[in-house]
Amino acid sequence: MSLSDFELEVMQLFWQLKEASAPQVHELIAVHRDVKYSTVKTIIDRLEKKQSLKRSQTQGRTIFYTPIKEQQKVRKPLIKDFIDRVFLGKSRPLAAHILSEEELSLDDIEYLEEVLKARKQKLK
Amino acid sequence: MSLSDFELEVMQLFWQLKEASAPQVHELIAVHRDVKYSTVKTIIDRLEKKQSLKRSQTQGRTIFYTPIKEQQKVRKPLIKDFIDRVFLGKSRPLAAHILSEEELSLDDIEYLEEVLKARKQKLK
DNA sequence: TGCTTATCTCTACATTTGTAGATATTGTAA
DNA sequence: TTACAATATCTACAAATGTAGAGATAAGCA
Repeated sequence: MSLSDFELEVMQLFWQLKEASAPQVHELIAVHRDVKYSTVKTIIDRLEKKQSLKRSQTQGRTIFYTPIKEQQKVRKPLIKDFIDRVFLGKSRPLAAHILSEEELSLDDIEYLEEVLKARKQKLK
Repeated sequence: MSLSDFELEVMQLFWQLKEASAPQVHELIAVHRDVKYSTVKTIIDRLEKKQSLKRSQTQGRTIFYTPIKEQQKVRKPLIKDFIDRVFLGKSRPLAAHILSEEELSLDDIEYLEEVLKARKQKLK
């Protein structure tokens, strides 16, 4: 089952934090966006129902959750889907766009050069 | 205004064809997916309302449309949004994923090496 | 031990999206 | 000139999504 935008946003937090409660997540999101606690909790409930999060422990009444789905496993099909939808399945124009226009440091560029070099090796 | 999956799919066809009618678009999509004419026409109507398509001519009763929004202009914010949502705004891991795991020919790889090289030059 | 307040649970609702049926309309072939 | 077939228009609806209020509950302090 796929994740909505908001669900993914919440999962990103769980992937970073490993474990968190709804009040914590709410507090983090509320820093930059005006959203009620119950809204966040609804998203967490849906993620639990979707088997993306599970309850890990409780402290008092507060429920803590941890991710079940791994970030990498979620990202992979999202990338494929994105390339299919936006670039008709062709990776090259997307790669070219990122490499030429998106923000990259010299460090990033040199790293990516290595990645490319390795990929080239494997082809031969 | 953003485009839904189906709307984007239809826009992709218009970008390729430059101009098309609803029956044509329906026929193309129906090749690989079972969808009724009125469904496709609804999407086209919504794209017209969203100012993504405009009527270019009619032949008999048949209306032909052409894209207003350009492919590049639509793609750009989609890429940024995708990187934000899925990679917390960092281009590098997405680039690395594509360069190492997505389908690329030797030709693609050599092209991307050039792109990287040019990007590196610009930094200095 | 009772009260307060944080947290949870449950329900609801508007919008977007994919989907399509019913019906109106008209170009064109006969 | 008329009827038919193709096309357009209009309306509808279920599911997903973002949003949040109302009310229940219980942890822990006074």
